[in-house]
Amino acid sequence: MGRASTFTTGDLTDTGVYVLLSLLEPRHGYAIGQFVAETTDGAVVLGPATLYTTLRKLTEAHLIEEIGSSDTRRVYHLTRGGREVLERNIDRRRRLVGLATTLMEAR
Amino acid sequence: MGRASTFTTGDLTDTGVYVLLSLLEPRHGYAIGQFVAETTDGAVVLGPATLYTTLRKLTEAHLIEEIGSSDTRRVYHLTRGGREVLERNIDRRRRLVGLATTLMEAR
DNA sequence: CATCGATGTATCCATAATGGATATAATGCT
DNA sequence: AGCATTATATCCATTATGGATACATCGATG
Repeated sequence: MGRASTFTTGDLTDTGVYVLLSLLEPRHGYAIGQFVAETTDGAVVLGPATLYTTLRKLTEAHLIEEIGSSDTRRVYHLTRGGREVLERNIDRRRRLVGLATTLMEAR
Repeated sequence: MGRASTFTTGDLTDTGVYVLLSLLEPRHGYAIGQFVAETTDGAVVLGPATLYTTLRKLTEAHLIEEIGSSDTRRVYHLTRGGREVLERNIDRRRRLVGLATTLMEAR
């Protein structure tokens, strides 16, 4: 049996989360990379292989869709399903941060 | 050139973060798996390969160390460096959650 | 006391995720 | 004209990870 991808299970890697987050507003691939780098102060930089592979897989999983692309740019946007998956993934990370905060201030 | 591992860069995967978090108090491998499963309500389950490979690599990177192990159990604990890396990783996720919260309530 | 499930560590193997290099093309600036 | 930047995409190698498997020990239950 092939192992399930994080894109089909909806239990995304940080990369997937950053990309979905970028696509709350329509953006093309390159702009997503810039947005992530800027909003993380350069802490998170997505390489081209990661970025474009992620876009392909998110599209295949119907979490994002291509809208109004031009010759030189492919513009994507979150689908309803993508929004739900994003919310779930943020929730899990919120709980992680909450747990960590509790445990770390305890000692 | 070999690509840098997340353990040497200190930019950990969720798996690494969950394991470090578990080791704020001394625990052995199996107990770490249980702790993560319990505190995430079963949302995060680390397979044995992931768990023991992660423990080996965190040890090699001096982020955790083995303390007072018995015949049947190997007990680990965070090092000072591990604590710092954990804090950095939680900070990044806290910013991610904050950013997501802002962006998602906007639309 | 034998058996079975849970505990506990570890590795093998295959697949998924990812970074860096590379390729190609258009656009903008000087 | 020339060069950096924008923009998409793939190749290749490496890292990360899950499932299966292999052992050994321990505790409960019949």
